[in-house]
Amino acid sequence: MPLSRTFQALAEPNRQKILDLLKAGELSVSEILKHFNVTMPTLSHHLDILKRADLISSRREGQQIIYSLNLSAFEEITEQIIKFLSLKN
Amino acid sequence: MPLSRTFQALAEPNRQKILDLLKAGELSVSEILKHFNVTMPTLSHHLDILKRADLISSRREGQQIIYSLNLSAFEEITEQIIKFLSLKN
DNA sequence: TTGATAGTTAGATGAACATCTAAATAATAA
DNA sequence: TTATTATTTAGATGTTCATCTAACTATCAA
Repeated sequence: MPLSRTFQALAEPNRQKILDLLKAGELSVSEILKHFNVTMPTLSHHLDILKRADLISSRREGQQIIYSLNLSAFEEITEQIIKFLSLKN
Repeated sequence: MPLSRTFQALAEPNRQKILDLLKAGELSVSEILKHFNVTMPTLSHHLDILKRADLISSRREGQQIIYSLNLSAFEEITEQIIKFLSLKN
């Protein structure tokens, strides 16, 4: 997973907010949607980008799809970013 | 300085490489240019974006303009990113 | 099955972005 | 003052991106 895709995923304010929401616990799309002023397709698109960046994951539960932080990947990504930002080599 | 601007600046591979080069020490535009396959105006544009994100700074030295990492801002930004990525509140 | 609910996918549109060439600015050298 | 060198700014172009509406898919309930 290239670092640029991670940064790009993190660069959009709505997506930052999605991550913040999911830090508190998993949520369905409709539940997430309540916190935004975009249509569901737009939200779905943002979720897709976060998923492709491996930051979140999803599972179906009946009619709903539940999104949650991808915790293990999150740690790895944090490591990678810290390493990139560090001045030493 | 919004976090989104930082992430956006970091999202472009050429800009990541510029930062990596500058970690080793300050460089003029022409020196930086040697490491890339873009024209000077394009490089100038990337430098501008990094500068607006407060990641680097520049000073004139004769005919040349010397770019360097903005170390203090760099630390602050690293802090901010780590805080954003942290799960606790 | 048929209808309702929850989401995604497709296609269109305007804005932002990376890139280029050409022109402008700034500093030095002749 | 006139070239030359170093860099930025302006303007154009193709691509990526965020957003929308409309259409599709999947699950559940009647």
